[in-house]
Amino acid sequence: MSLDKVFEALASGPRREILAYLSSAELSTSELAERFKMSAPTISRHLSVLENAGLVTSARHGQFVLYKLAPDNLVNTLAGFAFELCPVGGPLKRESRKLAAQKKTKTKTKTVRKPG
Amino acid sequence: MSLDKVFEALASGPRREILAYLSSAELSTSELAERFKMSAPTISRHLSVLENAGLVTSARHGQFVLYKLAPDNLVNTLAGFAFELCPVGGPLKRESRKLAAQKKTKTKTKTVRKPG
DNA sequence: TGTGCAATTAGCAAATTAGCTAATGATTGA
DNA sequence: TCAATCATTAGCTAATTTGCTAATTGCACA
Repeated sequence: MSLDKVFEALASGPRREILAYLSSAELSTSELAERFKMSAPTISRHLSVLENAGLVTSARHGQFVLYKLAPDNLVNTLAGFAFELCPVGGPLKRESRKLAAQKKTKTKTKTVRKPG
Repeated sequence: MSLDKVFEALASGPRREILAYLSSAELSTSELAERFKMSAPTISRHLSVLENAGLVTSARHGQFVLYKLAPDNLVNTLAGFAFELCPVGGPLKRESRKLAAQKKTKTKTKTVRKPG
């Protein structure tokens, strides 16, 4: 459920593709392996990364382990992240504009310059 | 602007931290390097990854290069991705429920079994 | 025009990741 | 219980990433 794990999980193309498959149906490891041209162990590893990040859940049904999307975690995490960076209403927070204004002050005596 | 580049860029903790800094002010490479305990070249590389993904933009001001967030690209990409996986109203699309129902059919003659 | 600082590029070592095959659980059904 | 099948773990190699320092490029200004 950590941001780190979620973004690490989403950084892989095959893993995002797995999520896409799981968005329309619950599937087992081997069913996913068929759809990809990858070995079952490889898929299994990807699934464990996704599960560890809280993006999918699994349930054993007899011989099979069915994986399905955990859509709430996905959406909440991404939305939370985006909101932290850009709270509604635009790119910059109020405070930031103040900071941006401050940057315009120049020092003359120091040799070290600052941008602005 | 590709999904691949965006998620690769977001996969790094330091890069997400850079985005957080840029969400409240435009900053130069060296200003960012101060805030992190990292060398300027390292920050510069992170910034180029972020810029290449379309998440930040840069503008040279004299000696300095100021970086700032490209919030639209960030939000649109994440929202688009999330929406593709979970269109409004719940985890599964209509079609998916049909598929899930289909899975319940069993074959008797084949030795290969299917989950469900 | 030459010196100094900001930024980037080049080149390197350590760590991580992604794929594979082989081996080891887990579960069903004869 | 044995054989078959699904899933996962172990162990390996190739490729990528991340940090660094050193070298190079771009600008400002004395």
